[in-house]
Amino acid sequence: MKCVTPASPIHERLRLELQRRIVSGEWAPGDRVPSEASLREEFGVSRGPVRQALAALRTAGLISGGQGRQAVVLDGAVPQPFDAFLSFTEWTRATGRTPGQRTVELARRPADAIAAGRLDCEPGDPVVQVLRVRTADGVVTMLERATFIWEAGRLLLDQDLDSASIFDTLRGHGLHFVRARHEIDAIGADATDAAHLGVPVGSPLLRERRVSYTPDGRAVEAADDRYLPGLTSFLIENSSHNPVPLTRGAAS
Amino acid sequence: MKCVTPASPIHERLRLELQRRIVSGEWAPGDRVPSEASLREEFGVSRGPVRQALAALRTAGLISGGQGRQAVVLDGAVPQPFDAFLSFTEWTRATGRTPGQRTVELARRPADAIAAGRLDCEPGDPVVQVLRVRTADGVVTMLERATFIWEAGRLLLDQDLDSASIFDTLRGHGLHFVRARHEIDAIGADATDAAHLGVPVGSPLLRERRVSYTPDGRAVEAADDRYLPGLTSFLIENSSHNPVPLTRGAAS
DNA sequence: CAAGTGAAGTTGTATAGATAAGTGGCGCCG
DNA sequence: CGGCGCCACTTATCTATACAACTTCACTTG
Repeated sequence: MKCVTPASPIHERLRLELQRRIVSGEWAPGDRVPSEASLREEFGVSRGPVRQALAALRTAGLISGGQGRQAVVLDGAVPQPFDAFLSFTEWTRATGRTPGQRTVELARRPADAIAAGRLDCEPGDPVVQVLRVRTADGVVTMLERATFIWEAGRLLLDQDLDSASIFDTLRGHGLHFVRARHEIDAIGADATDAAHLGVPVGSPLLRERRVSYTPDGRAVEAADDRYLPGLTSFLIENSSHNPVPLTRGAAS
Repeated sequence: MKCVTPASPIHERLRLELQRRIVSGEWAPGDRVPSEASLREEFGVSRGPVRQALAALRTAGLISGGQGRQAVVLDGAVPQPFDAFLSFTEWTRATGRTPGQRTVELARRPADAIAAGRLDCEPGDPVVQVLRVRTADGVVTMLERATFIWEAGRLLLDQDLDSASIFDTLRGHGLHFVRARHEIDAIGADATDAAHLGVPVGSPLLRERRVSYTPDGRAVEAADDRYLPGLTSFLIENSSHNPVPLTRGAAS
């Protein structure tokens, strides 16, 4: 009899098991994580996968560690899966709330220079733009401006975007995302933001601009999401040992 | 004859060499990275270090890759060292600008409940608070509110903060930071922000709240930095393959 | 000419063993 | 009783090998 997820490699299953023990409280913050040798023996695997699993937990900020120093459980935030960063729907569900949406606009139009640059296509190429108000538990949270290349966007034109998740739709057509680049800054609300988010023009919004890529490196979606302040924030763990691809730069 | 940095392990030196080839343009975006076997032969090392170096470049967003698919150079942003995220001075210099500062306030006072919670100490414990306006090439960029536990803050009381970097000072006393937690959101300027940044009350600011930790896990600095919009943004690379400790959550 | 096949190349994963380097604790000695 | 040094334990790094899974491309075949 086969397991339900026979494809997942050993180190991944190991990481999930250890993560479960941490978030379930079985291993409390401050406890010492068993040594690599113990884990090797307990799970009957080689040292490689054990180290991979521990390294993943360390970059996630769940445990500490260092040469000669046994790892200790930290009181970090629970890590979110990659999908939770691409899809408002996934994120809202992952945090135990109910996502909602109201589509303001869904249009096919030629790409302007900015969108073309971000999506790595030619200005004038057809793209699909979506403007949606997103809610969590009925509370207006964010205004989403998303631009898709034609190959992906055309799949959305005949969809009821008020009831389906865009990412579920694209996934159903075999379009997966494996990489994304996020740029976060603050901006004053413009007339459109103000009208749909119910705030005065110029009031502060948290902006996340994102470009999502498929496995073969093509940019498929460029988003400009604007969050109402006080409801949402971004959390990043950082360490000299396991650097994360985080950059503070000049605004573009 | 010994190399200047004989301590750095092979995979690290390998990563730096490959990174140099990428940022120098020797390998242009779109080029295919040599296969692991080629690199193994060229540098005369085993496959392990090669894979570690490539993995580091992948999490930094410099190259792509996947099972069976040869890696390709991406047009990513140059990664910043860990220190550039703790010190405005380091960051400004790393981006080729000249840092400046004007200290508004430097005071010892008892910790309030919020600071105590973030620094993991008792309310009423003495802490040192610094309020500084930071400039880059003479342009007002950010208002920095930093709170230090007494052990670190007392080292700053007799310093001329307008000329020295706080982190250089602390480093000189053996206080190193190896881990930090950043929370990023947007907020309207309060009266203090408005006065020192030269904007109206309520205008949008990008806020970064940060707690920095020493190797033994003690919180030493809690900062609340507020950036003028349009000058600064945060960039994060994200992939399903190499997840980063990034969380989108409810604002605290 | 299009579609399917298969081989070669490449990356992902796992195992085993060896050495280096750092931590922590224990006991010895002053 | 305090300080110092030694030693067991743990983690970091590197090597070598093997197999699995995937991509790509040339080639065959209908």
